[in-house]
Amino acid sequence: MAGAMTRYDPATIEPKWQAYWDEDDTFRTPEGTDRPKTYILDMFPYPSGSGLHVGHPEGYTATDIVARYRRAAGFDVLHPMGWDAFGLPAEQHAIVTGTHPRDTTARNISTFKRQLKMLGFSYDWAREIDTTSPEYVKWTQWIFLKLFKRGLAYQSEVAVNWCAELGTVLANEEVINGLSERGGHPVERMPLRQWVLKITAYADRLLEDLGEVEWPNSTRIMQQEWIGRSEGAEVNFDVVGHDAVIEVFTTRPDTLFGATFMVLAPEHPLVQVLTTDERRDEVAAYVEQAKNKSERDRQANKDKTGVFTGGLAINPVNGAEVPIYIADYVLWGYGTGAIMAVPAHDERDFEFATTHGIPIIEVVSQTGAPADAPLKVAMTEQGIAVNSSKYDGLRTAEFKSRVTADLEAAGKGISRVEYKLRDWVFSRQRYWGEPIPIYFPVDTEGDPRAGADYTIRYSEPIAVEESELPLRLPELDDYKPGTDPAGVLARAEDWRFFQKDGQWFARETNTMPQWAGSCWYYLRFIDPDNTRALCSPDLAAQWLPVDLYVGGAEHAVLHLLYARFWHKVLYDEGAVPTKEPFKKLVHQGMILGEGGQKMSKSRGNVVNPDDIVAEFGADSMRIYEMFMGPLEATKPWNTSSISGVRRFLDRVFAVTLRADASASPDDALRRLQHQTTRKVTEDIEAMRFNTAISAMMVLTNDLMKLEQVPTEVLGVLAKLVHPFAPHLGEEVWEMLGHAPSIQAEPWPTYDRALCEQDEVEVPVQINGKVRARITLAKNATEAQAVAADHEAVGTHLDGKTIRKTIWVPNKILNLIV
RNA sequence: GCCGGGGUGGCGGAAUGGCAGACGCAGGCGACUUAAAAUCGCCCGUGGAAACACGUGUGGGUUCGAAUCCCGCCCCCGGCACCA
Repeated sequence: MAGAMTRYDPATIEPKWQAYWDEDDTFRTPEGTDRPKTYILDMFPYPSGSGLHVGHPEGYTATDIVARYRRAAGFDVLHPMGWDAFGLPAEQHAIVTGTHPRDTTARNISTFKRQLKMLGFSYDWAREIDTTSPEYVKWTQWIFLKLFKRGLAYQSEVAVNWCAELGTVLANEEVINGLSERGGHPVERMPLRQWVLKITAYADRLLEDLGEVEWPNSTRIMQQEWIGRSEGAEVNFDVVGHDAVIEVFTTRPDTLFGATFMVLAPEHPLVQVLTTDERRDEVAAYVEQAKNKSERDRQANKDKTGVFTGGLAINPVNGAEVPIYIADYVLWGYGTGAIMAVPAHDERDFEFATTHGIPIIEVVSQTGAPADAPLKVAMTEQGIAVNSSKYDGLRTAEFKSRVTADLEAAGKGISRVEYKLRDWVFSRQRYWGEPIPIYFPVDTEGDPRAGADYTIRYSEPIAVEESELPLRLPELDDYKPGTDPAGVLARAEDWRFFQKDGQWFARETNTMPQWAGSCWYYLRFIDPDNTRALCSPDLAAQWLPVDLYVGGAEHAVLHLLYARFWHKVLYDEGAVPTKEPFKKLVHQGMILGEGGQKMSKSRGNVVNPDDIVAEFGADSMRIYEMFMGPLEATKPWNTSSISGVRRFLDRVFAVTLRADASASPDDALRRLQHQTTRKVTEDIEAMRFNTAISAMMVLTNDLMKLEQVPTEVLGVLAKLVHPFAPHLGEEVWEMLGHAPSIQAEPWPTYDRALCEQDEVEVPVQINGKVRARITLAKNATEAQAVAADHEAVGTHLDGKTIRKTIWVPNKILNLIV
């Protein structure tokens, strides 16, 4: 071996330790011990063609620090990584270049893996998973079959978000302001046969169990609002002259006496029935116009348009006849698609009534007496009933329960709960996704592959046998989306059609959305090679739930809601032992470009981790990202600041070269060692990495000033710094004469008593202004403090009388004069 | 509009009722060097020669004492957006 290095050179030591860790299997997940466990998980990446950007390592470094710390602190740690590798970009690349998405994906994965290894993350690579591998797809399909058999996966002819540009439908969650979340292409509504997952059946549990997770409050609120539970009543209005009933959903049945009109969504089937002949043309025109309006137009224009149908409904509480309108501000997808309109107490109804000259009747007031003047705006608060016959004087809550009970007794209504959450449209018309393992009988006279006419009996779906999983994708020459809403796979006729016992069948040609693989990957990491089950129940019981899950806030509703849903289904299935998958969740903040703008190729401000590692080293990159500010905060990148953390690492190396085994720390250094250990330990636990690094800088700067640097303190510094800068940590540990790996060393402990100073400097305030400082023994009494203050404050007290003395031990002495 | 988060030196940030600005960047001065870089040391909120005064978006309040707690307002970021 060459002579000891005299200079910190990350380009040499980083590959050296990475090779050591690989060779040594340092981060292999322990099995069968009786130590406590921790499961620390990153949101796994989509391996894009452009490789890692600096946002990825932010969260990954944070979890790596916690993982390395927990191992040292005596935990068995599961810290895996894998690839969410189905998805649009690889398929779009295939459309343009003809390269099979499998090849693109494999290449991108190898780039990502090289970059992650370069950064020294302590993943157990033996558990690496790829959502596109047949072994993984098998279990994704297996879960789909469980959903299907439980009636939670069904087909529906639904008005879906069709994106012609992408040639596929999108989930509501993937449509933002009428444009696709990916790519920003226009999205239109059209009815298509789709596979839908009944997530609404789990709405209440998804809501309730938010109470048992340690998640950011904002994320829990977002999920709550997305689920959007509201309690109210369904009320039935008879229609004059027809044997029809309009059902409405309302959260304010106490305002029934103020209902002066009804509104149906334009799509409501009763529209055709109750429209009078003289109104028919106008109504038909409105319905047509509403149908052609895109989501986007609807959002841009919130005017309360609508037309009278000519029909009248009977208010069940007072027999009043009220006109029935149609208007697009009533949504067909929510509640019953019809409302009772109470303009006095609902802003939208107020606006509609005002523009259409409909009466406004006040039925709730703050005082219990009707207002003197007509209402100028809707009064949406709760209050006391007026103009409501026998219910007058009741408070809102009391009124609601009484009138709902009365309606129920009369067979005119029932209490009901509604959700904003819709069932999850689960099919995509893409190639690069998991095939849905379903097939259908086909009626045909010949061979459909040879062009015979055929009819697919979609109403009779048949599950593929579990033993036949995985159902693999066919090979295609052309990945272009067609106009055929059956999807790209419909063109693979040899794959699609098959014969069994003389009967022809057709496979489902839709594939699953990208969310499918990420809904359960955290389970596969627990038992990645199991061929009999997605994960052994024993191992699931051992490792679940995920103790720490770190990823971007952009997944606050989509991925995190879908994964919770699948987890609960698997819980019901007995496959997992916990109700919730992710106990503690943290979102790392976004890293902006140098100018404070979002990083993007078009702005040209993207920072490439390869360049940073080449110039400063992986450890500097890691520490810099943690030192920028609080993990959760959005913060701008600043390359010149990295030189500061690089200097810190240089000094850790330099000061280690001066290790002196014969030196022992004085009281002050001993105290600082214990204070730093405490600070770093507490800060890692609380994920305050920026202040932990600051504390280690203080200790290092102090050590630099010493004539003799005690080896013992350097050992503690090495242990503290190693989760943050693991390569340097290993290197200095070795320089101090120890055998690797420092990861095997126990985490340093601290003694609270040794953290305390014997003497404290206490500021003396006069009327709240600091005028002097006095040095006192720790825990000095007020009398001692007052005795000490006089000489210190000097002339500030001349000619004044002390009226009051405030003494906070070890903190402050404040004299009021 | 509603919900959530935030506003502190030239910059990133620290301090969650007790000395505002830890730590770092940038900047200044000095040492070393033939010189430069690197490194090391010192200075670095504003005004002021100093004493001192002022200072955490803004206006009030509570308190002996407020960046921190309470009320009103302004601005920035994220989410939702006719859900009856």
